Amino acid sequence: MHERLPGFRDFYPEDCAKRNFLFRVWSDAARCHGFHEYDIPTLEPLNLFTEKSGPEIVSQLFNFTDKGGREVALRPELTPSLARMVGAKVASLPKPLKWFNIAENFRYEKPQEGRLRSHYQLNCDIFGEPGPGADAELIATAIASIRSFGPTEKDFVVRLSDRTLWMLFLASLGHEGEAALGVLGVIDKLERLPREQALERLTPYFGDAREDFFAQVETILSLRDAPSLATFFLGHAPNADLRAKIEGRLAEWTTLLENLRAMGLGPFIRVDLGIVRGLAYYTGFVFEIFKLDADGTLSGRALAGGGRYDHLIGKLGFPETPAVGFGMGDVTMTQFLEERGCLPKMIEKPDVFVVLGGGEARTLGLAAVGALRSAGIRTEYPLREVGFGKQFRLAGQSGARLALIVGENEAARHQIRVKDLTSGGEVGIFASHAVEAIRAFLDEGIPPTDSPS
RNA sequence: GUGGUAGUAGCUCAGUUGGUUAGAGCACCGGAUUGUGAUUCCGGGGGUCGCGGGUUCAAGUCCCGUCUAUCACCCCA
Repeated sequence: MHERLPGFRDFYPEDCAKRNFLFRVWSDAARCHGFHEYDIPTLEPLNLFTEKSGPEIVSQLFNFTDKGGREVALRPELTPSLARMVGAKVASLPKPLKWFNIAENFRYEKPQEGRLRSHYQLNCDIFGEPGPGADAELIATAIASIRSFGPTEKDFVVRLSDRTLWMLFLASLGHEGEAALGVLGVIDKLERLPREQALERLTPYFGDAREDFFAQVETILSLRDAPSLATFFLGHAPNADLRAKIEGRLAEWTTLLENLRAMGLGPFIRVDLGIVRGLAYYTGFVFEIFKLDADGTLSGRALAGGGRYDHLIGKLGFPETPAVGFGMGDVTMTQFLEERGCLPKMIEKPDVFVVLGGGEARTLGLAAVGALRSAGIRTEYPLREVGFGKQFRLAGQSGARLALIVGENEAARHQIRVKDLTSGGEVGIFASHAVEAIRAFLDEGIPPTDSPS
């Protein structure tokens, strides 16, 4: 027996149908928002990833040396490859660029529920627009990528935050650069850390002032709208310079929220500065989407996450290009949609099932099968000769709308009997008109007949 | 990478203090059924009890290791 590699999945037809449905809806949502699809290689040079994330990343990659001696890795994410593509052509492409991709990503880490070694992800990114209009557009796309399946503002929420505001606030307390990023790292984990441990981790940055800082953070985490943000942060601006910067940033908040509200997305947005995203390269607005339980509480793993990363492309050696993007994984999304009853059972049904007699009748019946299929009608029939009773059972199980009966009686008269498997109605047609007649029956059905002959 | 829990048929599970040839339901296949389907009845295939070792007269059951799954850490690109 061969087992699958840990963290990888087989997709049986039913699973595959679900997955394709997911991809189709995602793809429609992205296109509908004006995004263009692109693609990148599955295998990339190892240093593409180590340059962005540091050498530690290797422990989490599927990497090996290829036969040409190159160090390579299966892509764990799209961003570096995307940065390469964008960086190479950004000067000559009309801005803004709005690109999306749905592809498999790999990471070598201990698999857990909702977190495998291979997963598919929808990625949408906008390049070349530094203003909050791009953030609004991206968040709108992320919302649509979930909402298109059926969930509403009662089922999920976008927690919207801002690393710029955090950095300005930390600057006002005298922390910048690495130290500020360190503090953000603690804030990122605050939801999962007991108070004591959180305070401990803040000690290197705030010493005895950690209690005061923690109290301020708790206040910040409770802010839920732009006016509250303004009141708090302007109230804590220590000088004119920072005050001006904070005012500027608050104006961008207002624009972002107004754009989203104008698109009817207000109910999906929750201002929540508790989200900072673990990654150091995020620069401005960041968000994560969480499912809501019936009582309105947040639960589980993030369904999607994203934000602005204005310096990443430049850092990778390409022209400085403002960018904002999000990713949404298939594993958590499928779980969520199933839980909310938004993934119907995908059963692939034929349109017609052809019941065949033996000998000459089978030959004529197969000719009809060929004609129907050429006309684009999904047609199924038994691959070997079996009894009529059995064939009708198969027809019923197949889920086909119509059964066509081509037995010896019909064959002798160049006829086909057509039975509506839903109503039980049955009529005879001439084989020469079969395709047109069956198209009509598929649309309109056949009324029940009292005494089928 | 660290620690907790679990693993019996395709699926859900039963299996007594260790004791004969490991069972059930569902699913699948065949028949009743060679001209009319979702019901019913009968039958069948399927298991190295995750894998390897140990204790024992005897192991699905106890012990050790290992793999896999899952949970909590680490991490989350």
